Amino acid sequence: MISHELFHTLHQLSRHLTNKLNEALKPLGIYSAQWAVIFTLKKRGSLTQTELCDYLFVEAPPMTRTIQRLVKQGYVKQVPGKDKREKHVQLTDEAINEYPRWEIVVNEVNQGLLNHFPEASQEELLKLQNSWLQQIL
Amino acid sequence: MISHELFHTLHQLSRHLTNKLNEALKPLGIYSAQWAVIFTLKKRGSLTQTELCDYLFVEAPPMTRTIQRLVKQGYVKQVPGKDKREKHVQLTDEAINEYPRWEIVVNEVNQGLLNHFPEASQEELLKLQNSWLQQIL
DNA sequence: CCCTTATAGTTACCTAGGTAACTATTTTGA
DNA sequence: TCAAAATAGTTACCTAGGTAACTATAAGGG
Repeated sequence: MISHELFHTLHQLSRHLTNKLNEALKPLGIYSAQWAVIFTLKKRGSLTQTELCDYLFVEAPPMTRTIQRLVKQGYVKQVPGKDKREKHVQLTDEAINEYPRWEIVVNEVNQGLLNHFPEASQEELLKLQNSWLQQIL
Repeated sequence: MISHELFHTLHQLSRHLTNKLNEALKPLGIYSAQWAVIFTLKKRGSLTQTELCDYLFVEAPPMTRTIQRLVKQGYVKQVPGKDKREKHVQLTDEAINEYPRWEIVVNEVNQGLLNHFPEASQEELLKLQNSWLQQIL
């Protein structure tokens, strides 16, 4: 009956990592959920909200809220598409300007969280997580 | 730069497992956070709220809320200790009666989530998670 | 063609968990 | 001893993410 401990530890890890990221992002005025959207848009370019939801495995309502906050802060704009139901979300110039600064902070946190955890273990962990996710999704 | 994917996958896994657990617990009228407290109290007996927080790595305010809901549902009671600041939390007879029924449901979910994921992988994953947690806590 | 169904997004409201500020006790140290 | 500091718990308010119910637009089938 290892399952309880497995789930518990996973949950703790996830919370701890999110907390650390939010703590580091605080002086920048953005939150972890916003960062996830920004990071995705930087990598993939313009996406509809549904595409963002699919990629980040998040339901539509929280995505709406996160995007609305980003719009209000001027980091993201919603461009209506040919299909009038869709909103194509993209980074503003301001966000693109700020991005390198944000990336440095995030990379520092990530490295701080990983630098005593061997790279081989990281890869093994990622492999196990992906394999588990595939099976239950 | 594996870190983004590692964190992202971990986060997804954690959310997915919690969602599945909540879905299964819904007909029983309890939520995953409540189950975590019940499970801990069953294993450890009477604990103060601070001890529960420490064990579950959760801050005091969410613990207060979870316990207040359990008290309202009659599954938990708060017994004042010698130190009048403390509240010793323990399961009621009703909770002890219901426990086996809850345990069956939870074990079924857990098994459903794990039955295509080899036991050796589970153990390896737990080992990696624990080792990482130790280093960043 | 038009009515039905499906899809994109929003709103309202729920749990989960975080910080800051507070109260009430207990512990400590000058 | 007793004032200051620490601790246990609560309250208020924030983000994160979930479901249900809704609106508006697009697609399909008779």
